[in-house]
Amino acid sequence: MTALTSGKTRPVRLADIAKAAGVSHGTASNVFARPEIVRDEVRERVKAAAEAMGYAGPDPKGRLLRAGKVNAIGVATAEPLSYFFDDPFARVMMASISQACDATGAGISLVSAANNEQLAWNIQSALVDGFIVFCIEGGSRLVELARERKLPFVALDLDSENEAVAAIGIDNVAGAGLAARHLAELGHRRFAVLALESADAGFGPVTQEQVETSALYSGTRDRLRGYFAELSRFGIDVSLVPIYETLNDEESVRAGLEHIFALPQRPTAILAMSDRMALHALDWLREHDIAVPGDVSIVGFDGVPEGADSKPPLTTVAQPIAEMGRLAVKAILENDGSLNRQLLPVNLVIRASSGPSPA
Amino acid sequence: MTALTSGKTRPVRLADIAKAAGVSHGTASNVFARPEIVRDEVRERVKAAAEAMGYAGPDPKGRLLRAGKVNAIGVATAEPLSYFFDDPFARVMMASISQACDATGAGISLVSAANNEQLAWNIQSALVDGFIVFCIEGGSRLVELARERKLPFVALDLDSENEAVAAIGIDNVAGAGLAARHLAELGHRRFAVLALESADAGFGPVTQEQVETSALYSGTRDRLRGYFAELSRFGIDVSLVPIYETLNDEESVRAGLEHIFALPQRPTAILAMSDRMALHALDWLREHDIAVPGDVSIVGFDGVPEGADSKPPLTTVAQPIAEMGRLAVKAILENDGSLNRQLLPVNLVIRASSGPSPA
DNA sequence: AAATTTCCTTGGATCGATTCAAATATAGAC
DNA sequence: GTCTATATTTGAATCGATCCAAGGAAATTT
Repeated sequence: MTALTSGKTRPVRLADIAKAAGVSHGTASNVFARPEIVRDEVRERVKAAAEAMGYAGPDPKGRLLRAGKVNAIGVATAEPLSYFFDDPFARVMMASISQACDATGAGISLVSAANNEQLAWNIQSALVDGFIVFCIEGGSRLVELARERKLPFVALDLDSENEAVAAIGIDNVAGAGLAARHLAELGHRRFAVLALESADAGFGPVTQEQVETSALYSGTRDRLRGYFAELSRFGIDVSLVPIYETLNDEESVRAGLEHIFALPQRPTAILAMSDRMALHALDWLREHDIAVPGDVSIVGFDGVPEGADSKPPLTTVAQPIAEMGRLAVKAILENDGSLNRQLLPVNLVIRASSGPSPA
Repeated sequence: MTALTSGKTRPVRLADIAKAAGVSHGTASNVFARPEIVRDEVRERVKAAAEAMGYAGPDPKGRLLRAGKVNAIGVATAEPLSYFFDDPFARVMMASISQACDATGAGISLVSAANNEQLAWNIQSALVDGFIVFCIEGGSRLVELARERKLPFVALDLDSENEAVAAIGIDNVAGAGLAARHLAELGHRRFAVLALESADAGFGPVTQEQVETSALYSGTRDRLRGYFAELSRFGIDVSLVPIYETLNDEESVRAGLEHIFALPQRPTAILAMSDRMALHALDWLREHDIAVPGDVSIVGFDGVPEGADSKPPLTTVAQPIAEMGRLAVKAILENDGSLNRQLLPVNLVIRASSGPSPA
């Protein structure tokens, strides 16, 4: 092939092979899809032609249109793509989704976007058979977009508001209650809360009043409710409990702790809405020579594996992450059109980050 | 829609909308793809029809065939899918690939398979614009399959054997040399090697002879060569250095250490071919009250973040993982048909897991 | 030798969109 | 009222395969 004759070479199609081998395109297709029904001699001829012309085999793009099934599940998030590999909770969840996909031979497509327009387009044009939506935050928009595709889909971390959305989630109120009761029973009376983001994606201290009025994400709100319901039961005035909202990253957790420990009444117990926050908090406390659980007890939320190896190991409210991943994949692959809403139980894992109140 | 009339409802196509709105399918297509060129009145009519019929927007499956571009990069491995989320090295690499993809708006498709047949099919039918191949092990088969797709592709961890394969890798020989020299300069003379898998995917002790003859994966072989070349320079008889091949998991690393430390001559220095192995080794050594680096020094390979937080922090040969990920994505997206082979430099990160020989 | 059965092969229809040259409608100029 | 320029719309062609009813050839039965 010289520079003169080549130019931009048009890719070889199945039809080209068929013509070269002197058979119909139907037969050529059979050679690749069901070789056993083609006569030996013909099959070899077609294969030889394919080989000679550098044909890579039937293009999945063409097959897809006819077949309809992509054989891949889309996992969508409003965070950057690297969230799937950076965040401890996401990682464990993805590992369990992976296992379920492996078992059925389905692939995984990661869908995300930096900005909102891009996100919409990415969701609209994703080649998948269904979506699993991570709605850690910014969930509603994402759920909306995914639903518009009219593909099987299921939200993880369910928004209890919207009953019409298929979702697999946990009982946030009950889980938070377990954490709060555990600490209260250990004698703690001065609490602080490290909260996840609310809808307006800011961070900083939050007043009780704001909690009532602002549009918190339902997960955040439910956990807060769970904490407070239980604390009230122990006679604690929850209106005095400082709440600091973080971005679930190291920087804002540190800022939160600076704030909390600068208050006149230092807490002896911290309720963190994620293990990630709790682990960052552990680092900060160690650096500030605040003993855990000697001076301060802390309870996380999620049950990520890192919590078992931290110093000290983290007491936490464990979500059944593996179960959730498995159920989510099942809901997509075995979608029967019915609305799948499941609320899974959580359980308190008591480790060394919580102990009796020093007071 | 009653049960009698509905049956299995055929999904609505763009053509159905066009007919309902009384326009051609060309115009209907424009309403979604380039709304600005359609007269307002017509556009609204079409949109209304779409709304009324529950049309989810143009199906990407159809568009794909015409457009040709999927806008997604396939990342392939011979390991189970969960490898991407479990393995520390893979995670860091994926995070950097993610960032590069986010920057260009490309999606990521994870491709893998439990068994070999499935793998072939998954690679052949993946809807992607190109492949990044993780060839940690079983690499050659994977590379072969990916090449057959005739899509842009690049191998990570290059097989120096095959000069015809586009690859981004590191200088394994030089990197291993750095590790070996570092320990030798600290006075160590009794070494042991924790090696990665060879081609036959077994594990256990390996003799010097086997090393010469067996089909080791080139990465493993090159690292071994690098270690030995440098050790020889210090007058160490490398034929006496025990080599234990692991599966890069906790179990086989522990088995390896049991084996190595049961030998008459205990080593004072361990060369591990991955940080993952080194970190598992650190756990084992601590449990057996063998001080690091007091009794035994250990140097890993990869430079994963976990190595900075281990007890003690791990001395390691750091790969430029972020750079590799970025280059790999660039190689796929800006593929110009040229063969892209890059050998990146590594650097030794000295931390607390290596110290002077106790002897 | 005709009839029947079995095995392969053919070619048109289809999957769901996009594209673009040609046709038509509309507006503005004279 | 005709002509030109501009704005819209049309519909055939295309993307690359799979599916399947129908037809033809070879093998077997009667």
